[in-house]
Amino acid sequence: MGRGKIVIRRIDNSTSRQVTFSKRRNGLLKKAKELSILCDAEVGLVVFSSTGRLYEFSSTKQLMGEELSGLGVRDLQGLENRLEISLRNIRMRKGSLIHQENIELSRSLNVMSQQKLELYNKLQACEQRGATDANESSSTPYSFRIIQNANIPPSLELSQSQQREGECSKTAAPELGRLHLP
Amino acid sequence: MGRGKIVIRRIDNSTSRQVTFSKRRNGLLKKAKELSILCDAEVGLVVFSSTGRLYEFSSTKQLMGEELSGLGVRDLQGLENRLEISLRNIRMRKGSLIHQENIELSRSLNVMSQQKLELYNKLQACEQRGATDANESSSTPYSFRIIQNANIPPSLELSQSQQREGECSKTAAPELGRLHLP
DNA sequence: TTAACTATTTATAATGC
DNA sequence: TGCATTATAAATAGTTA
Repeated sequence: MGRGKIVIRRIDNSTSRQVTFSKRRNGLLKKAKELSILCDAEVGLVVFSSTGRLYEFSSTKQLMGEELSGLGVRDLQGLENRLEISLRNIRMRKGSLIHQENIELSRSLNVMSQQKLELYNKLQACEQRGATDANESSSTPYSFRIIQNANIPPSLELSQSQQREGECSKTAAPELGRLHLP
Repeated sequence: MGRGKIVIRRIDNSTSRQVTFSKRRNGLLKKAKELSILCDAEVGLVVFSSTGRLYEFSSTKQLMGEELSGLGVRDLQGLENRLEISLRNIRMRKGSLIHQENIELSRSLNVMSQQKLELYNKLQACEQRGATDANESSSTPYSFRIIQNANIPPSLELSQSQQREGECSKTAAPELGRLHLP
């Protein structure tokens, strides 16, 4: 398919490998799409470059719960869902801002927790000392749960959450910055 | 690519659609494979025929060394892992969970702030009462603001962040749990 | 049907800019 | 470091066995 014939084996030259990747990737994506259209088939294609960049295609057909042989339907639905999300992830390029934000929020939370702990301990100690009314002040009524510390989902490397129109993920975050303690 | 040119639209004739499906599917699979080999890329391809039959290709590579002779079966790992990530994203329904996570983290922070403030106030009050050492304990160096008084986040169920090998996302969280006050 | 067979179109390797 | 061009390989639409 080109000036010369080639054998199918890893291309050693990094540059031309990159070039070929780009060309063939596009070709593959195109053909995947054509297949899905021409033949009314569900096609999901995912390609990771060796540098980790993700490219994908997914046919997204709305099978309105019609007569598709039962067996396939569920799977198809599953595939669809998956591919759809992947698609979204693609749209958001790497290095999600939101992701970053998440990390920092997590850190803030940890810091806060620590501080709270210390305050709490101090309070305890203080109440201990001035063991005045053993009753009232110790009943700090808070009960809160943090199920799991938001640690960074590595997966995000491929997803950059899309702030859907209008929604701004930053509304809250900037303020949080102030929470960082000296 | 054939006797005649065609437009890319669903082939009406069921028979020829089937035939075309078969041909192109094979071509696509072949190309997917070639791409993965030539360019050292991870490629995952899934095709469902309209009758629900599944065909797929997945590159097998990477992770360990690179002397993969032929198609190392085990190295499906890399791709699998990545796809799994996508899968996870899918499981968290539409809309970026991460974004959601962010929002909830923010709320948590606010709640924490609130609680910290109150703890701090109590501490102050306590120290006031047992005005023993007016010096040391009152200098709680934290400065924080309460942006918004939100209520406790339902459950902060974060995206099932996949702990990458070893890394345990729970390390910090358990500590937080201990902060739960009676 | 299912499988070959071309005549063409399409993809792309090598090259050029 | 990329885009555009071109000669050629490869895929395949329509056809025939």
